[in-house]
Amino acid sequence: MLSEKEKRFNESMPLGKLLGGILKKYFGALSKKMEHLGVDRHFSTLVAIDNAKQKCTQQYLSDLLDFDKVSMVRILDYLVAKKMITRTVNPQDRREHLIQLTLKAEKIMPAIHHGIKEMNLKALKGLNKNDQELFYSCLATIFNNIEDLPGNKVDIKLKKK
Amino acid sequence: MLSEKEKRFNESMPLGKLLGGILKKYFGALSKKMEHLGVDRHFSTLVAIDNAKQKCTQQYLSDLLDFDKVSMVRILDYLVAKKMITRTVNPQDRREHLIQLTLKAEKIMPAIHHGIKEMNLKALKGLNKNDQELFYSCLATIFNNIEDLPGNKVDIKLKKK
DNA sequence: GTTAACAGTTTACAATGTTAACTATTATTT
DNA sequence: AAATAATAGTTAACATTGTAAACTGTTAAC
Repeated sequence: MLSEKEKRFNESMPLGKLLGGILKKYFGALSKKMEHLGVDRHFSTLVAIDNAKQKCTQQYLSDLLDFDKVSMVRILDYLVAKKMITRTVNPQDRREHLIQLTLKAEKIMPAIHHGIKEMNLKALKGLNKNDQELFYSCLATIFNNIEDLPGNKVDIKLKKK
Repeated sequence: MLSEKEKRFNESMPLGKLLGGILKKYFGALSKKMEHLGVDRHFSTLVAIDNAKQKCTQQYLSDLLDFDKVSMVRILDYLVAKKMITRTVNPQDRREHLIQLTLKAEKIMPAIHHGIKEMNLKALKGLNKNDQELFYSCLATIFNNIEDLPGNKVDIKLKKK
């Protein structure tokens, strides 16, 4: 027989706790794994730029990656300094900056994707194909359910080195 | 026909991106919703203390919540200042501090749980009971798969006000 | 043509992880 | 029993990054 407290806990906590725990470990381990590529924890920004379906402005990236624009500027400054991206003014709209990967970055993209894929394999171990598909579709549903909540931007902060 | 780039992306990114996006919105919206309770973003620390099955030391909490011990000290300092918890030296082992909720905190726990439950309902809308159960069991599997990776502590940082 | 909106930048500040040094207490070794 | 090691927690200095506000330059709207 569960106490009132336990019932409360079981009804309310697991989602946030599990998601949080997974994400912390997931990004922490990935950052560590990709240390040698020299892009700090910003590999996912490179992936987003690499995969941009439309013109890749800073606005687009900060929306996609859920960073505020000030942080986005800093992250892109960092990636420019690392010679991983270029920032060029869009001639069609001179307010915008277009972000592109450099050749140097292009060269490490396969390693980044490989690292992510490997981590996903490890994370999903023991789940059969059906489970995995349902899991992803649940995630997508939840993502949409939550998307337009009046939430705030959040930063996932990782150990530096 | 997918390009090489698109194939790479589809194989590697969705897990991290979906998890990250969900978590940011989820905690952001919850923090906002609980602003009026006056515990900043640290409601989940209160839940952990409330639900502790064993003696609740700072070590126990920082392991459970994945905060490093320095941050844990700061968070508990904050909660003590807010008169939400008490810190007492454990007479059995005078190195340890036992953390307990105050009456003031006990009073707001139902509201906190209600807020979390409401958010979960919103997040899981459209998923039937079976899907939800499978989803939770997938999360638990992933959590275990990832748990002992050599990852780093991560902070979920939220907008202040 | 004037005003408003937008993209991006800069600055100052606040929150929090990291590292290292520290205190007090308990456990272990010899 | 005394010396040493390990543990729990604290403090201080520093780095990263979100927030807010003020700013520039450019484009859109009226």
